[in-house]
Amino acid sequence: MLDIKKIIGDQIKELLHCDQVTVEIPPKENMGDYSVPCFELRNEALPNPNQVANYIKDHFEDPHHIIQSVDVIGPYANFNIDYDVLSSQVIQEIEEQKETFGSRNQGHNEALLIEHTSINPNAEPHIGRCRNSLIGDFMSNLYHFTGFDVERHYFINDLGKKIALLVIGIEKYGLKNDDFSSILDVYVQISKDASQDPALEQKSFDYLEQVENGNEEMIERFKKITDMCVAGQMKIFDELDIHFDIFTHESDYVYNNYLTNILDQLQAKGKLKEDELGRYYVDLSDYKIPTKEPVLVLTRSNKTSLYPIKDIAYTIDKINRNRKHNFIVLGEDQEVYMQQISAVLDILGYPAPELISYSYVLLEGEKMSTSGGTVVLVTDFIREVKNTLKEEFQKRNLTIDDENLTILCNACIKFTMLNVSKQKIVNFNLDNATSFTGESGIYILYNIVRINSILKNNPINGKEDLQYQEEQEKKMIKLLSQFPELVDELLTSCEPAHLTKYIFHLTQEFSRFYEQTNISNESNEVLKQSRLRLLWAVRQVLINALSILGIKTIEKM
RNA sequence: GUUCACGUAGCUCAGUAGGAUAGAGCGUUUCCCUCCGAAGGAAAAGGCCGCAAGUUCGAUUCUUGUCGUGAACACCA
Repeated sequence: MLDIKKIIGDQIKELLHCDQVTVEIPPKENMGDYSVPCFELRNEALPNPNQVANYIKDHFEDPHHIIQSVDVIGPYANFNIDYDVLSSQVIQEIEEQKETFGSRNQGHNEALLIEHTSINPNAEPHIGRCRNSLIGDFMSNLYHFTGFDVERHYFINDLGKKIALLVIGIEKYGLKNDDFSSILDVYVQISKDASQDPALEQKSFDYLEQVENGNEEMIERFKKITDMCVAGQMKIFDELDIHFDIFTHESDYVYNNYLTNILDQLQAKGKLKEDELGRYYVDLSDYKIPTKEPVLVLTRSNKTSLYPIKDIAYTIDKINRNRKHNFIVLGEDQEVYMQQISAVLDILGYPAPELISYSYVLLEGEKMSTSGGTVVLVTDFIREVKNTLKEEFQKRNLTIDDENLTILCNACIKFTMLNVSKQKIVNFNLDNATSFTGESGIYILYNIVRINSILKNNPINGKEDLQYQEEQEKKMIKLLSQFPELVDELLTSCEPAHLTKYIFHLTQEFSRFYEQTNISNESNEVLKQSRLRLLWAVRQVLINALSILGIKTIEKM
């Protein structure tokens, strides 16, 4: 695919012997398709930006013949595309490349490792935590789409204090059913007990110590319970169509001298210290980390391991597995922690994974927390969305099967959640999130269904000349031509909202076109075929873009 | 207190490697049901881009300050 911005930029660089040219999309349609502001291009011969613009107009030549003409408006040189050339090129390219259109195979099939989600086993995913999964899945899909060989990792924190408490809770209260929610009920109960009774906390430390000392029976109890929890979590992620390739247990690192090796290495570097309570910590005073004390504590007083040291062991494992493309998705609350981990890795001679960070999800202005009751669980949210969808279908006397209902529901959740920039806080409002009008997943899928219907009743035959005269057609073609650039940009910005906005924009242009222009009823066969092929291309690009968001489409509603 | 992020229409949010008259969706008002059905389209109203200085031909965008919101900062993970 031709990169039009690059073509224009390169030509002007050559023409004016400069090395920096800004090519942008002008604010209004009557200003052309692409535009170059000429202020910065002034030189001794052409001291006035308007003169520069005129010089460009008079001397610009495009070897690809995709630029039809150049207009000058004040200090701007505006470029008009030859849509006959562009449209046939874009449509043909989409027809040839199909589900790979948009990819420039940036990954060259290289392996890429990404860790995301990794929720504590004792917690059910809520909308806040879920943002990690959605962004992680988006990035994974993006890397896969652009030709990386992606491996999705999930770290199971099966050895924390909370898990120990859960083990104690099940010992105390038993388990009515083997399902996830019964386990969570027990956890809530035992947490309450623990806040009243300090002996329970001490007991949890004892249990952890037993595990780390290799008590087989205790190890087995921990493992059995956490595995049940993870199974419960994965059931929810399956529903969201989010999957993982490799699961690693925190406990895997306490048995085989992993942790003592790390302590020894830090000792050898002179960075391991022990405080008056007997805890081991790393001295990070050589690094600029905004914590009150420049330390990272690795063990409790009884020398059992804290999470960071196990995370370091795990991360080293990941780095050894893939040093070149190694990513982790974490909330902004973990940024300083990540700096600490990176510093320790640096001391040990390892690079840190690349951080993809995102902000919180607030529920009506409050942080979601399981204990505070300010939480929307993914399961509840899914149920809510599905109920609303069912009602809408009933109103129209339509039916929908479970499979399609799940696809629509996921489209709704994913589009809403990914439509906000990563670093921005999401103010989650259940009513807004379950609304299906305007910028929503339903709007997109609905329009694809319309395209399906037209294409089903009007076969595309032959590959005769394409002819586009309508403004709406040109808008869609231009957007289609920009998709590969956008995907490339996503690799650096990691910004899902750029993609959701593109998808919405393209869909909206189609919807206007659909309203204004005859397709099935067009009597001119060339125009009709051109339009059908355009719709086919629009649908293909929408499907490709949605697949990066992790959204599937449905045939009909 | 220190560090980081964010303040754009009534609400939810795009945009900005500095550029021409700042864009969507929801809500409000008014029109329009022909290919999947209004879960849609057209139009109108709605903005000192938090505030103040600075950098420059030009700042919503960069810098500094300030106010507001959120987050992190030693035996949680």
